Amino acid sequence: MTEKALDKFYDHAKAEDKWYRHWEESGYFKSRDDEDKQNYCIVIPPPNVTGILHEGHALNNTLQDVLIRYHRMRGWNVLWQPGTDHAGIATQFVVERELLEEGVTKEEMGRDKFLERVWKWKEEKGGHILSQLKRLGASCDWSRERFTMDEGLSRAVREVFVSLYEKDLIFRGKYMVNWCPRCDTALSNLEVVMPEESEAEKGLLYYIRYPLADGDGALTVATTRPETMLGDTAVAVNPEDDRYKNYIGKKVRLPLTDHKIPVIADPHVDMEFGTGALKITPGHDFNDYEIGKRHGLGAPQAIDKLGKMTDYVPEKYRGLDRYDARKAAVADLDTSGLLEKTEPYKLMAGRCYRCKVVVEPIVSEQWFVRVGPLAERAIEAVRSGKTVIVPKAQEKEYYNWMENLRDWCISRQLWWGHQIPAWYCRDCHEMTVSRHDVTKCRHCESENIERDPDVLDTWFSSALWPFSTLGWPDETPELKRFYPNAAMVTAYDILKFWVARMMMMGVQFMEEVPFTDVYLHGLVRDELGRKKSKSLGNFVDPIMLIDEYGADALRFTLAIETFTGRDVRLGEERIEETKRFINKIWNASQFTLSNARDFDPSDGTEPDLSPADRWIRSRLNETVKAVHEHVGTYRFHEMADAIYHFIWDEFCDWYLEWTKPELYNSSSPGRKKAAQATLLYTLDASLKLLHPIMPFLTEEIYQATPDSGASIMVEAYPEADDGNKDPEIEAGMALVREIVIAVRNLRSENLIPASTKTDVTLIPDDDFARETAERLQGYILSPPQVQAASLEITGPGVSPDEKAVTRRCGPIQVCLDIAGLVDAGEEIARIGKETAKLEAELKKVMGKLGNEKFLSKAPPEVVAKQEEIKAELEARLETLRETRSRMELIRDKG
RNA sequence: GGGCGGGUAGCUCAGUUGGGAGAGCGUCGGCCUUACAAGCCGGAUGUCGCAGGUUCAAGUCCUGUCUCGCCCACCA
Repeated sequence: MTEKALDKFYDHAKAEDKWYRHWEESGYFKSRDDEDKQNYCIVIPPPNVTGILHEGHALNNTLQDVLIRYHRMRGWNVLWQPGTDHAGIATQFVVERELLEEGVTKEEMGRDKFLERVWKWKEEKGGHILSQLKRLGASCDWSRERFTMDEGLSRAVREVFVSLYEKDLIFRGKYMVNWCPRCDTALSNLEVVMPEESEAEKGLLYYIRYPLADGDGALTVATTRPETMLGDTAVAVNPEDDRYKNYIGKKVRLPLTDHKIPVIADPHVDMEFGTGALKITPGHDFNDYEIGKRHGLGAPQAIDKLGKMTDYVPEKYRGLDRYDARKAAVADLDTSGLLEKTEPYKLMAGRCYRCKVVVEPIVSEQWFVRVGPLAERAIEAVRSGKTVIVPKAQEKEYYNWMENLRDWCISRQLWWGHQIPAWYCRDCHEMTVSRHDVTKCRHCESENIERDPDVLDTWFSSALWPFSTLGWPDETPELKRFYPNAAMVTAYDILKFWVARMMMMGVQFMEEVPFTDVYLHGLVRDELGRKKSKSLGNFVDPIMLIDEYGADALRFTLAIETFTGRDVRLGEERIEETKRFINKIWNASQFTLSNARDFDPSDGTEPDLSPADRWIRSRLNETVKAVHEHVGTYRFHEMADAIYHFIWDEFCDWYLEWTKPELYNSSSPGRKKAAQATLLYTLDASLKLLHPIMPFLTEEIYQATPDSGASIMVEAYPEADDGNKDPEIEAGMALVREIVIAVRNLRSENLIPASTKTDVTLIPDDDFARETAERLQGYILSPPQVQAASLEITGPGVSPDEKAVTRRCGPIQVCLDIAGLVDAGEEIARIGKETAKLEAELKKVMGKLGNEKFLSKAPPEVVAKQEEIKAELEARLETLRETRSRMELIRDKG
């Protein structure tokens, strides 16, 4: 047998590098296609190609890897499909900035050159995040890496676009959209973000007088954006508003211009707000746009796409930036006495999610997806349970969102992205939408055509990710095998952006949901529960954490902090705790391996399982069951917790101690052999259980075990084996543990130094308890902190020595002879307190048992349980009283 | 304004169908016991936000209420 041993300390850096390379080179990450096996596929939420790993990615990918490794070890056909997203605005932004440093603008460069440049950037610097995922241990099938703009996926995008267009689910039209003047592009509603409360602008509410065109008087309107008045086409009042009824139908003179605009009545106007008169700017406000449409007002554009005043406004203001125009307008109103007053007002203006510039509603020609029909089917898919959202509470968010969807603006005035496959004819002005590039107008055959310069919203291609990555629109074997995906793992803040849209597209194009489960995890926060933000400076680079603590420590900490539906707190103390756990495992492994060095399964000795061996096997079996259950329900915290407590509390704290007598001076060769076998067996199973969460550590130790194979990651995951189940021995050992704890308690409470050995007497209530105690007595003496000089087990009915302190453990009374070692006064006080506590508990139980309704209506097993509790409490109280009287004896004698 | 989720030990939080209140950290006390002092053993601490209700039985279900947070929304 080859000599294998662990180093004194675990070197995570060395192990991570070594084993990741080993796994990758061995092809273990590659998906399998075994016909007999179940299929399990997760497609990675594609990180932006510009992305840098942050803690959210670390969490997201850890959880996915746990699921993937778990299912892979169970022998399923597993595919973790990796890839990156082209991230339209983000990527264009990065490259533009690079160009800016070189003193070139993208316009000077031209579209084609610019795109070449972006591709070059992507090849050289993009996708760095994928190598960071490898550091984390992610077991993606890297041979199948995809990019949202690679050839296959672009074809999918094209197919979907044209197909939706043909079904009239995509249309082009002039509508009001959010516009980012800095990025010079339309944005979808989701790309407009509200600033933090603290960052809200301290704006003003301006009260402006609009004089009546004929006659005296004026209407005063309130606005936060005085510059938009240059585009006003009406003033609206509520039809119910008595103050203004006379004004309806009249005209007012729009200050700063020579326009006369009507006063109209519209129920949208809130009588309580401001003056109750609302200026209407259909060109630059969503509500006003709707009102304008209702009243046929038109929507003049006063502000252009770059945020500057247009030719529509009086010459004086033309070309001014919207904020300069505001200043100018306010100044002019003030001098002409039309500015009645101003009030401070908190302004929550929407901003571009990318550059944080305040967006401007602009009317323009854009492409939209008609989401109504798509959403309907996507809602139904969740309602019917075809896709299950975990946690359940998020389903409501999903419905809420889906039922109130507006059409999705999918065109972006960018260069980087999937260019819209529509051509406009300069001759007949018809449009040609096509799966293949065209050179002629489909309607008049003219070659005088021009392609729509816009590209699609990045989320459009992301929405196809669950099937486009598998080869759709081709009918590939992968598509057949892995669609629908088994699970989608992502943070809940992405539900609307992405999950909802994947659902719509999946159901539409595959006639089948994209995934059967959606698991939504929380956001990563700092140890104080704060959001990660630049201003707080609480960002931590996960790679730095991996360098310092190891990938496994980070992964395990993230997993055990992942409570369903809640945000995850990641503080370094938590990782430190995990590091201690790793050290514990390492040391327990060293102990096991060094003590099993002379273990030879084929030496002819028949292993003789001790009660402790049977106990730990039974406990392991329970743990295995629990882990399977928890993985199946995405309870990552519980999964990690179950393994943690099994290894630390049961395997290390009890079982290892109990094996020592067998290992150091065994009673028989069979017993020693069984102990060694059980140690190895339990360690091996524990490592496998833990492997999905801590891949590197478990591989490192596994490789040092005597029967290690090529890799733990392709070993079979432990399955429950009820042959190991042993309720009888579990009950017996539970009693032993109680007795050991009782002895420790008695020693500790009576301040008996560890160097002082004491005599322990056990008084069983009946013969069965006596037999149990006798059979297992070796286990009572061996754990640390018991320090018994002798152990005597008497028969039932024996009275404790009058100088002993006692404690009851179920059917057994534990007595410790500590005459002369204990302060009787203190002991009596302690007993007094404990008696009071027990009496309170007993009273509660008695209350129940004395209640007729309880007795008649409660299930019998519950009544029996209460009887049991009552008997136990009474017995403990009796013991306490006896001890107390003995203590009084000692005190009085002393 | 609408929707959702929290309020349990000093701190951070578990608690899956209602049946004797838990973990980790911290704290206090005892231990260098031959895997581990990055460790071992033990103690203390809770009107489960508040008020009602359902039930034999409520941290758990219902109603109301206070409070913190998140998401959505067309109060200029």
